[in-house]
Amino acid sequence: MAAKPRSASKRSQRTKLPPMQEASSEPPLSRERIVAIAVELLDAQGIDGLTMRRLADRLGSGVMSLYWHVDNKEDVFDLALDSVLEYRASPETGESPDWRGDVVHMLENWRARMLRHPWSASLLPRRALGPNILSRLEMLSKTLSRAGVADADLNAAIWSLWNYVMGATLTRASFDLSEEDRAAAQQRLTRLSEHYPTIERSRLLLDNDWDGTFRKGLDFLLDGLSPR
Amino acid sequence: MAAKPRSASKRSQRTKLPPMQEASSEPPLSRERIVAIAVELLDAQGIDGLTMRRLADRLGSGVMSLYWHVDNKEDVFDLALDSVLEYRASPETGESPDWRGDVVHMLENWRARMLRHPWSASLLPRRALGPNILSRLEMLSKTLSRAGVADADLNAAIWSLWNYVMGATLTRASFDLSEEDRAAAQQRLTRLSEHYPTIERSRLLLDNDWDGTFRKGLDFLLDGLSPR
DNA sequence: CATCGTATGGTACGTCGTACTAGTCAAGCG
DNA sequence: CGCTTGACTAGTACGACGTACCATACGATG
Repeated sequence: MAAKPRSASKRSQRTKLPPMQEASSEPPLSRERIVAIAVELLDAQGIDGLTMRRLADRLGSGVMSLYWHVDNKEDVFDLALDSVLEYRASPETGESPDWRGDVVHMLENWRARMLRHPWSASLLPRRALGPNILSRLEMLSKTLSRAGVADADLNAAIWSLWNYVMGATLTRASFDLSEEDRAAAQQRLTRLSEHYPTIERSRLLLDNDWDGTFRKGLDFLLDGLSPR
Repeated sequence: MAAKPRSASKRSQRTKLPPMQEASSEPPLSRERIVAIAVELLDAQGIDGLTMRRLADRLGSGVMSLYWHVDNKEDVFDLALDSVLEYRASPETGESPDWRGDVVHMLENWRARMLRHPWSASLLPRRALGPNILSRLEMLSKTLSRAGVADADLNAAIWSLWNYVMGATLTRASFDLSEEDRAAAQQRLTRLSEHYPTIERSRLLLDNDWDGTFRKGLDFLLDGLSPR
């Protein structure tokens, strides 16, 4: 019951940072450096590869020093995730007549960023919405509204697109494992082909054209969304 | 590089089970009992609430006894997940003229089942496809094909629906947290309303009609998918 | 009786997140 | 100058985890 304080960690506000820099040794710890290395670790070793000890090692610091800058490990995950989802909309996005192109561009960028850091896909659903995610939703909302989607349909439209991108990215990130896994999957499927004749025939699980499939499905959805 | 054997665990094939039952004490361990209790634990305590020690406690057994029936903890997750996604298609599903109704029914059942066990949503993307998932995909495939979706579009159509359901369920499962979280989110959003005017205005994050939104988005998608 | 496959569980190891505590160092102040 | 204070670093230690290894028990079979 007790409300978690979700404390904003007690690190300094960095009001002034004196120009003193130690020449060759490690730079001082900072939230930014911690997050950057955390992302590196996650990219290289996956979600279980990130441990506070390893993180400290890479940073050349003691483990407990991290906790000055960061509340706990969950905090590291949150920060790493949001840092990966940055989005700078091109300035003319607000005005372009090609709303559909704008939407597709943003969503494909979103997907691409997450796939570049596959751990982010499986992390996102468990985390709060960071500022970068919110600003993407804001952009979606504005664009769709401008395109003429009825107010009553707007939220459903946004969520549909969000859901689609989430699902597609998650699926892609988890399917695209190793060669051995892929081989094992194929073998298992053909062994079971009697039970699943239709998906076996259409080679559903072996289709490698992820990008094309993503785009095609997105077009289906946008077709359905377009104001008539 | 070494291929994980993914060993089919060494538990007995249960060719004969002798009728000897110990009257009042614990029934013997079995894969089924382990999975059932694991699901109970996951439902009650969430994903981190499942530990091998707790599982053994609830089963009245020693921790290491579990490992006779189960390869490791990952195996428990896989089994628990698949056990939750069972689907018995009604027999007439293959023939009904209302293909759209059939699809909606199956997908809503899928979503409902996952929401009844919210951990399953965040687990699924990281796991292999169990038989119950495959049979749902098979049903989808057959129905869409019968409905006239072109072969070239079939896989994209299936994945679109899959992606949509995955995304929607994951989002719903992770958003629907506690009261305090909901309150905190609302507060945070209004504080930031200057940055996100559109989604603030449409109350995107406060909309509670999950079921309706799901259905509406699904209709959008099916509109786009329907053969013209 | 001896042997063997099935099944159980105790002990112990290495790893994890992090609470607690003590330390260093620079800036500010008398 | 010495003293205090606050920002920051880090060692030690604790409890919990997954599970390898090993010893055991029991019914069936020889």
